[in-house]
Order: sequence, then structure tokens, then C-alpha cells
Amino acid sequence: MTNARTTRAADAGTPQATRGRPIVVTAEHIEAVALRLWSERGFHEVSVAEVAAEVGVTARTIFRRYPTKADIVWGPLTASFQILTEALEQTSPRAPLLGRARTALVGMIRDGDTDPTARHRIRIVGRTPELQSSTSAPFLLWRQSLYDFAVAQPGVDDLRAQVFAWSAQSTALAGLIWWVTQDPGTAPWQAVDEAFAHLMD
Amino acid sequence: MTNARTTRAADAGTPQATRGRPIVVTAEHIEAVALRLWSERGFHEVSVAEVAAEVGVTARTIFRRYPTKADIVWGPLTASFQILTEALEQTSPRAPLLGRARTALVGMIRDGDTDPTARHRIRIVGRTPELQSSTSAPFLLWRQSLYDFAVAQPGVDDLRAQVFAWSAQSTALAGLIWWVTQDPGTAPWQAVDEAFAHLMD
DNA sequence: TGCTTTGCGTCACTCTATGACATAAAGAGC
DNA sequence: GCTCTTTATGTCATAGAGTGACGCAAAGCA
Repeated sequence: MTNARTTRAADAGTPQATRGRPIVVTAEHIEAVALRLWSERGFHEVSVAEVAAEVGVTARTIFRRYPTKADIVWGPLTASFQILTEALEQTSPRAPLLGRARTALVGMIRDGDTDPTARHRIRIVGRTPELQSSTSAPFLLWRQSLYDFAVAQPGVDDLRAQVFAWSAQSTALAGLIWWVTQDPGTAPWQAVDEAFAHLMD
Repeated sequence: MTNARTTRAADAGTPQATRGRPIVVTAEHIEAVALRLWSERGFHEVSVAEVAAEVGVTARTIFRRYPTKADIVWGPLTASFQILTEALEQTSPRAPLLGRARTALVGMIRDGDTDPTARHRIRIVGRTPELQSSTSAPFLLWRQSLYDFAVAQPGVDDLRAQVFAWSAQSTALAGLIWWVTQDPGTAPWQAVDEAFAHLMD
């Protein structure tokens, strides 16, 4: 399950230059423009070159800052796997595994909802099937976190940990995708919580 | 969940020409060459142009017969969603939903195992993360079948059906990926059956 | 004023995928 | 045999996602 690409997420985001030439545009600005264009006209319909031109840089610069086009959508949410890893450890050891995953994932999504762009990002993902790929940076990392957590528990073999990681991750994804179709009154974490309620019946 | 791309799978495979120019190479030959090259050197490492050259056609011809590079790997397995749909209907209506999914998926994979290339295809998928995408033709179609089946049951709302479809599909996938890492003695359907046993504990 | 460090533009290139157009090869009807 | 139609393929051009190489720009530092 581990591979070299796991570290790709760390490449994204704003470089922290103290000595050399400072960056021309912030990651926030790039992502704001990209999110606006993609929510207006669709992820597939607007190319990276077009986003770059609107921002005022070259496509080459975008691809130096983000490993893939999809990573622009995820932005700071890519680092959420660290929060998930910690949240999993903080759940009650006496609760069942899926319950602990539910608590951690719902908490992570609820806390991440303070970012005003978070819902915007989720909506674009929910409307773009190719972004729902299991190999998308966050989903891959969530699954890795869930797997690492599960496999460290006593009496959990490899296959069981894999199944746990896959089903927990895709249940969260199912909840998020379903949330996109709902009226804007509800919160994403509520949809994920409901999704887990259905899984655990 | 439904979109126009669902029908793309029907494009793949050998054309059935009765009047015009006959095809130069069969789908079996194309897939045999592609599977050999990709298992030897990796899916990402061998381009479609290289496969086409080895077969004796142009890359344009390959992309006319297969909608994407990934569809060459899946080949006849793409049509397995029809078998899955029928298998789901034939399960006992008194069994729980996940149990019915387990029976249908395991049966489908067991029956498909008579194709001598089936295991070969699964191994390439298991070793290639980008082929494990939720938007890969077969996984998308499996999930669609599972969703359609679940949502037609009394008392199953949309979110519940989505969660059911996602978790059943990804449990099968987890089993298949795990099987690739095992010694060749076991059968793929056994790994999937074990995966479901873990999910349903 | 150099020197080093870091970000960016430019250019060239690969690979997947698609549209347009011409051509090849079969069957059907005469 | 000769057209006409049908279907598959080759060729060419193009778009879009990435990537490597190279040089320049702009900052801090000695």
C-alpha cells in the first residue's frame, strides 16, 4: 500500500522562501481563481493554462507548485491526513474500530469546515467523478492513515485492515458526494455521520 | 450517479463487421500483447503507441477500439456488471443486503475466473494504483449495479444505497488487491469472500 | 559589488485522447 | 467484372496534462 507517491502531497502549497526570489502569487490566490473558474464552468472544461493566465503566471509555474491539476482543488485539505492520524489515536480504545473511524473522520471534516473554501472544494469534487478517484491525494492518504491505525491494533491482520481502510474511506466519500446533492442547509460532517450510521447498522 | 459515460464500456471489444472492411487484429491479440508488455514492464512504463507498434497497428486504431488505455486491461471483464446485476437478483431476498452483495460479487469473480487472462488482468490492476480508480469502468459499473439494486429495495433511501454500493464495491476491490500480494495458490474469489467476512463481522 | 539561493519564463518533448479526412477492403446489386 | 455502400484503418493536426533543461529575475548575504 505504501509507495513513493505518498509524499507528493507535501510538495503542494506555498513555498517558504527566506533567501531567494519571493513567490509572485500566493497559493491562496491561485486556488481562489481556480475554484471560481471550475465551479463556474467545470473542472474538465477549464485547463490549467487558462487558470494560470487568469492568475498571471505560466502553467509551468502552477505545475511546479502543485504535482497535479487535482491537487489545486484539494489545497490545504491535503494535509488533513495528519489531523486524521491524530484524531484516530484520540478516540476511545474501547469503541469498535468503525466507530473510532467514524468519530475521527467526522471530527476532521467538522473542524476543517472552518476554512471558508472547504465546502467549495468538496462541491467541485462531488461534481467531478475523476476527482473521486481512490488515488486522489487525500483519499489515498486517509486510507493510509486508516490502514496504519487498524493494522497496529491487536488481532487485526492485513486483509482486515485493508478492508477497514477501504470501507471507512469510501463511506466518508459517499457521504460527501451525497452531501453535494443536498440543500445547502446541512453541514458536510452531518452527511458523513449519517453515512456511517447506515454502514454500521 | 448516472452519466453518459456509463455506456462507454459498450464501445470496447471487437467490432462485428458483416459488410465493410474486416478488422486487422482481434481484440484478443491486442489485449494479449498489451497484457504481456504491461506485466513485464509496468502499465505506466509502456505507452499505447508501443503496444500498437508491437501489434502492428497505429495508436489511433487502439483508441478507436478502446475508449481509454485502462479499458484494454479490463477487456471482456468490463461487461461483468451485467452478470453482477443478474446475480444480485438471484440471491435470496431474505438475506441481508451485504450478504447478497457478497454472494453476487464472489460468484461473478469465481465464474469469470474461467477466462485464462482474468487473473493476469487483476494482477496488473493490483499493481497499478491508477487503475484502482473509483472511476475505472468496471468499478463504476459495479457500483452502479449495486446502487440500482439497493435503491429498489423497500425502506432503502438514497444515502443508504450509496453507502452500500461504495462499501461493497471497495471491499471487493480491497480483496482483489490483497489477493495480488498472496501466493498464487489461492483464487481471487476466495480473497473477496474473506474480505466480506471481515466487513460483516 | 559579487555570490548564493530560490522562483519563474521559455522551449522542447512525451503521452493520452480526439476530430477530420483520405484510403483500403470487404459485401451487395447490376 | 464493375459500381455503390459499409466499415476499418492510416495520416495529420490538435488539445491538454505533465516533465526536464536552461537561463534569467530577484531576493538575502558577505
